[in-house]
This record gives sequence, structure tokens and C-alpha cells, in this order.
Amino acid sequence: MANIKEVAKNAGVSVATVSRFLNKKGYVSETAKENIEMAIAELNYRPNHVARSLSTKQSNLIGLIVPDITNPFFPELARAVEDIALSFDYTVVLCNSDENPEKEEQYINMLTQKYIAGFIVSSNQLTSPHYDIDVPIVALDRAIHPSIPTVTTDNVEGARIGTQYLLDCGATNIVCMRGPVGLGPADDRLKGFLQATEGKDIQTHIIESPFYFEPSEKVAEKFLKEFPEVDGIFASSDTSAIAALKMAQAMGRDVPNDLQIVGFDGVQMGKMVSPSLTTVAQDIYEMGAYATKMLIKMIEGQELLEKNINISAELVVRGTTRGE
Amino acid sequence: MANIKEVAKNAGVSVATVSRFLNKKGYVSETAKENIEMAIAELNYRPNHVARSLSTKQSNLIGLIVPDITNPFFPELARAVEDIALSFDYTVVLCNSDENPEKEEQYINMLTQKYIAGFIVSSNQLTSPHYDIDVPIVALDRAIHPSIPTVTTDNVEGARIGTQYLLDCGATNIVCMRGPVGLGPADDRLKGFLQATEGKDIQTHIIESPFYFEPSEKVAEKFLKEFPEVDGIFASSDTSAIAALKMAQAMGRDVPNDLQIVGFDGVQMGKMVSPSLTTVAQDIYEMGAYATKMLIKMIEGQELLEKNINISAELVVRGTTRGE
DNA sequence: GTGAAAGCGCTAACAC
DNA sequence: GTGTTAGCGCTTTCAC
Repeated sequence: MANIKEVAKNAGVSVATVSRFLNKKGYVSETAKENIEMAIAELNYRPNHVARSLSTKQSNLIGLIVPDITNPFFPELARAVEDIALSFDYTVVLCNSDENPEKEEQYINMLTQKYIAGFIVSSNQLTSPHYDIDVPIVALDRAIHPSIPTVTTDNVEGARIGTQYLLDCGATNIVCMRGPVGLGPADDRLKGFLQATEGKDIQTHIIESPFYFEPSEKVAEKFLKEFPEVDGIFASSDTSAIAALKMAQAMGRDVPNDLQIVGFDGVQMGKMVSPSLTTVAQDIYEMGAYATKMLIKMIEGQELLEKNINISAELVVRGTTRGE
Repeated sequence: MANIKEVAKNAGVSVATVSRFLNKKGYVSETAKENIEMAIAELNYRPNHVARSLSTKQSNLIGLIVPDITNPFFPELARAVEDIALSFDYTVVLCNSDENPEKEEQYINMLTQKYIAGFIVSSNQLTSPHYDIDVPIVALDRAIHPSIPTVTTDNVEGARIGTQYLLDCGATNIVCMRGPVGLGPADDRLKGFLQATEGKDIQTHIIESPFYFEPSEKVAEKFLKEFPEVDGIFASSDTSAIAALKMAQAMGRDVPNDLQIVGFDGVQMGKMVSPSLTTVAQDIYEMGAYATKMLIKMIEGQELLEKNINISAELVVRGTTRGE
């Protein structure tokens, strides 16, 4: 592979000029430009990122930290991040944290050694490891530190709308499968649920359930047995909602006729179950895309107009509700 | 951040000695070791990967090229790759190729500029871009070039077993939703289907269907209308199977009592639909893990014992079949 | 406008 | 066993 020196020689200029040309910094004459362009084409030259990084102490790597790419929420997010990153000539490094602060730290250390340009951090946990590094960070759906920009969904309002819809469809005895206590988005979604139900003449049950499939099934089984009169479920995540749907069907319940379900997330999978899932959909791709754009702005030293972006969630009516 | 020079000074040795210690190459005395260890701890030194890369023309980056991380098959694969990579101190870069050879090439070029250590390439397409680079590659479920090591599933045998099971369960009029013509794994799965059905006294239909949800739904709708007497479906992918399941249910068919379905892939989602999907499961995680281990061996200059690994697929009986 | 040269942090001869 | 030093390929200051 050719290097800058060869290009310079071939173009009859110095390496400094080639470098200036490459980085569009400083002046380089028209003739020099042409010669350099020709030399580059001829030698099929592509600048060495490693050498550049060493020199500038900067890279075009973005670290994407997610709990587990296997969770249906994160592939869509990762896709958005990668798309935007690529379009700005950044490369994304995938990190599965398992919500383990030590693992997160390990990644951060490893990547710091590579002059990583920034991180996009997403988690379902209220962890807060060594983010006192001087690398730009954008947090997704959790607040790490007041100084760290965040992209979130309007969880309270989304949950309120979703729950309200359940009521509008005639549910009178509903359970809220709330996510882990203490986890921001989960707490907010509960808040929305409460806003929608408070003061109404309906029965409510609040049950904690993790955002994973199997445990959600167990939780659903338990309460469907304990409260067979339940006719509506508002789940804090699509995964939980789908688990409840499956369990309800296995127990002989008819969804949506005798039990209605509304989820939260807007994961692709919601379209694939039957009946397909009515849900409060976050614009996952948009969140990822936005976060990445913010991060790149920060990396490139631009000021952020808004440090905290709140993207509204939208009710998507499908088959697990009866309609108003 | 401290550098090797400071460590050397602090430990009272030269940088060469520190470097030898770091890389466990050449000799370094016990006393020197101790001093260096102390200096490293004191300065919280971590070697600079970029400088190392520039010097060695090698990195610890692995490029994972998948068509689209959003396809349910790939997150599980990515997880395996990342887990193994991390355990060997490698970092994985995520690349969504969209099965577009030009995009693949773009990634390869970008990463070559970073001294990428190797690639794991997976695709549903029969593309073959510029893989004439001198970086190690392992291919997943497709043969790129005879010289490139591959990890595949035994698609023929898996499909044969899956189809046979459908027959054993009493299906007599079955359609094979085969994947794209010309795509290796899809062709092989059709072969297995034919092996199981040939010479038997049953009706078969062979229909082409992409490995995506919406188009698969359309395909399923069409043939379920055209051949209402069909009582069994063997789908070449779980995504297609799930699409067919959903469509069948929407059309009022009773799965598994009046229509049975067997998929292929073993994707997590199969457990979440109801009834849950009977499928020929590939050990996706194992495939990813194996491929990564092979790649790392190649990167580190070890000989591969086997260049072509074939991992057997296993029938997982769940709810879309009636049992024998 | 352009070039010479120092320096980014590390590795790897080679000499001692 | 250990140290000196010349690169690795690029950026950037400073002088011309």
C-alpha cells in the first residue's frame, strides 16, 4: 500500500502539501492539487488511519454500548447508529455490556487506548461507571450525569396514551406490567399508567416484571391465574407484552376479545405475533440516528443546540386491542 | 495518559525493556519486571494501541460483516462473535452490508486503513467483492472462495430431517417455501426437502420466498389461497415460517391441527410466537463462536486443523406441529 | 503556497 | 539481560 511519501514524490510536491490537500487545510495551488489527485489515483492511495490517529490523538471510531444486542430493541438502534456513523465516515464498535459496570469499564478502557472518538451508551440499568473520561458521550434513554446529553422517549406521556387507549377500548380491570423499580424509563412508564388510571372507576394491579421474555411469561402466568378477571394488560415493554400474549393464549384466553394488551417499544417483532401487538412505539431508528448525529457534532467540536432530546412515542393500534 | 517512556523512566529501565515486558518477548530480569509493574500501576499506564498498530501494522480489530443486524439471525451471531472476540482482547466493528457488494467493499477499504486484523463475513447473497486482500477471513454460511475457511450448517440434512418430521406428523400436501434461487444455503435446504419427499405418496409445491417477513407473508397468502388443501409448510427460514404462521392464522387456519409448519434457523423469536415454532435449529451462537475462534487462530498465525466446519442442525419440536 | 523536520507512542533490530 | 535508535505514516509548526 502506497503511503503519503510516495504520493508526494509522484506528484512532485512535499508530504506537507499532500497532507494539506488531504485535510483541506491551508493553501495548496491548483496545479499541485491536480498533480496530487493524479498521483493518488495512480497509486490507489488511501490514507493510513492509524498513523493519522497517532498524530492527531483522535480516531473515527464510535463505541456503541448496549446491554445485549440480542434484545430486540437494540439491533434497530445499532442499525441506525451504524447507518449515520457510516455516512459521516465513522466506524462503530459493538459492545455488549450485559448491564455490568465492570464490563462497561473494560470496554471504555480498551477503546480509550484506541483514541475512540465517542460513545453512545444505552442500558436498562442504573449503572454509572467511569464516565469521567474526556470523550464525548450521548446517553440513550437514561440519564447518566446532568452534563451528558441524552436522547429519550417521552415515557410518561407514551404510557399515559397507551393506557388511556386500553380504557377507551373498554378495559376495566387492568394490570400494569411495570419494568424494574428504580430504572428511569420503567418508573416513568408507570407514572403515565397511573396518570391515565387515577380517579377512574376501574380496577388496577401493578406488577413488576423484567424486560426479558421468559421471566415475563412467568409473571404473566402468575397474575393471570391470580386475577382471572383481568381484561387488560399494559406492559412496559413489547417483550413483556408478547410474553403475556403468548401465556394468555396458552391459558385459553382470547386476545383481544376477552383480554386486551398494549405494549411499549415498537419493536419489529410486534408485527410478527398474532394478533399483532398494539403498542406505544418509540421511533427507535430515529433515536439512534439522532443520538449519533449529536455525538458526531460533539466530536467535531460543534455546540449542541439542545442537550436533551425527547422524542415522542406514538400509539400504534394493531390486533391485541378491540378498537374504541 | 502516561506513555511507555514515562514508565521506563519511572522504573529505571529503557523503553525497550518495558516493551519486552509488555509483549512477553525476549528476556527481562525479575527485578526489572517488578519495577516495571510498579511503575505501570503507579502511573495507571495502558499501552497505546494506535502506536502499537502503526508499528506492527496489525490491530486487534475484527470486522463483522452482516447483511442487516436487524434480521433476527444476526444479533445472536454478533453476540457470539463479540463474546469470543472480547475474551481474546479483540474488538468488533459492526458492518451492515445490505448485501450490497459496493458497501462491503467500502467497509473493507475503510477497515484496511485501520490495519484490521480479520473479517467474519456473512451474507444471504452470492456476492463476491474484493476479497483478494491479504487479511484473514472466515465466511459464515456461504462459500466465497475455496481458499476461505467456512462455517456452515448442514443445510441439506437439516432440511431433510425437518421435512421428514412434517411427514411423520401426518402432513400429506406440503409446500416448501424455498429461499432465493442461487443462494447456497437456500438451494441446499431445498435439496433436503426433496430428499425427504421424493418417491413418497404426497403432494408437494415448491415456492420461492425471500428471507424477509413482509414478502413472505404475501407469498404465504397467495399459496394458501391457491392451494387451500395444503396441510404442511416447510419454510427455509424461521422468518418465512413465522410469516406463514401469522398469515395462516389470519386466514382462519388452525395451526397445528389443520396446518403444520416447520421452520429453519432456530431464531429466538420462534419461542415467542404462539403456537411456538417447530424448527430446524442451527446453533447460531456456536457458529459465531467457532468462526471467531478460527479467525483468531488465523490472525495469530496458527494452522487451522479444519478449514470447513459443518455444524449439524437439530430439530426442535414445539407447537406448530402435532407430534408423531 | 510550500517544504523541512519534529513528534505522536510504540516495536524491533542491533549493539553491548 | 538491557539500552540505543531507526522507523511505522501522518500532522503541524515554522521558516522561506
